[in-house]
Amino acid sequence: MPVTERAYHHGNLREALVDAGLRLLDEGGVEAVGIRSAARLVGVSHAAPARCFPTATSFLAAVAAVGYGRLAAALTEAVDAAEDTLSAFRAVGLAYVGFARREPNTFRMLTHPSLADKSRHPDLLEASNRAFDVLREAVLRAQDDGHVAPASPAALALTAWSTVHGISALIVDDQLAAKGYTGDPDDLADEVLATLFLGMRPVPGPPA
Amino acid sequence: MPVTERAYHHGNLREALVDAGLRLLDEGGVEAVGIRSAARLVGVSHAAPARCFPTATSFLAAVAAVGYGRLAAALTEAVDAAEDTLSAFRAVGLAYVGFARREPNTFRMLTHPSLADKSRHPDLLEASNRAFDVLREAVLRAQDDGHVAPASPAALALTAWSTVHGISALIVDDQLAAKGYTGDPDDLADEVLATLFLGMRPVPGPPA
DNA sequence: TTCCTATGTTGATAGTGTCAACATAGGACC
DNA sequence: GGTCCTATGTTGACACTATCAACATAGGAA
Repeated sequence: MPVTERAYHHGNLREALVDAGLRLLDEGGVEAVGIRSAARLVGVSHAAPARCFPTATSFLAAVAAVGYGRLAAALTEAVDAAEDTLSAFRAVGLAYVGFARREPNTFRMLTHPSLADKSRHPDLLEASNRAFDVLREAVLRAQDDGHVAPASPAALALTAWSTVHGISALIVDDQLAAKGYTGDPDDLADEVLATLFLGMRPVPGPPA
Repeated sequence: MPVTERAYHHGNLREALVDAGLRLLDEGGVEAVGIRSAARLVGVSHAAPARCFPTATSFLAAVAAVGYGRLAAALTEAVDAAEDTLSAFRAVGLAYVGFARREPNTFRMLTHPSLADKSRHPDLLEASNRAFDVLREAVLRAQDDGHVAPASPAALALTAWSTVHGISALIVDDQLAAKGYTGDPDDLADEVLATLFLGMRPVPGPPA
């Protein structure tokens, strides 16, 4: 028997269940991910997940934590690919929206109402904070280079996060046309980010 | 028998169920609202709601629509109380955040993942649009008075909506401290809105 | 007065999460 | 080297949910 599979008596059941949860999420949306379905997919009894995940929401939290990890990776990649701190700041915003559009179900899982109280799920909180840190540090570096006003970095980062999250939510739920915007979602993301950057600029008015 | 109660054979069962749903929402959060619980609360059989709401999510949609109505009312009230168009624009942003803080469960219901596809729930879509329109028109009026850049109103309104929604989501889920902001949520809302207004200003840089 | 439809009821089915009791494999310890 | 002991998983049950089909009935239409 191969050691890589069916070795659930050795601790990789949790990982296998999370993988199954991600597949369920991808295929059937947030509603489709449950411990019994995941157990069925893994090929284990319906009560086995209870050992790894004492409650159903703790399972959701584990799946969402992976989602935040993917988001953090996407943001990090965008920052690393940028040439200067200002374009990095811009890139991280676009990467956030791009991630939401690429993985809408994952994006929705991140704000699942059952996971609203993140203090109950330390791993999820940490994964969320790690993704946020990528954006926060991009703001900090742009601030160091004088591209962003010398205000509280925490507030600025929260502003940026709020903006990109909000516009992503609208785009993912197809609310643009209903709200009177008929153009390309990417163009809107550009416009929204431009407004954001304008508001975060250091001085009241640079030359042009 | 009083005509106001127990007259469910005459068409007000739907309303009674929605009321029950709102109570369930308020007391037990988004997870607590279901058709069977609502039926129990109203004092009707478990399958009665099926006549008014063919599916469970259609019931959620009806409850959420009332939530959007409340939101629209709060925004309208804020706009009406303002003295000029610029302060009205500011007031509507603060009112959005204030509503989210006052009714966190209602706020979460508005973005419930089951309701992501609003095209399936015309009433919900309309209620959502109505709330958005209050903010959109506030932007338009501020633009007419020269307080906002002459860009696409739809894009500007979506930017503002995104920002206030994003910051509300973070505040409601108690994510401020975890994200490095230790101050008062209201102060943060002020800061975020200030940045938003700065970015939406008409010219690159007014005097001060 | 006689239907007919709108509105609820009853009962059944399939799915979910959670708990308690039981089985067992593998390492720990003497 | 043999004996427990614990971690891991199974089985079965319970309560809850949504959804469907079959049935009942009240009130208006013809």
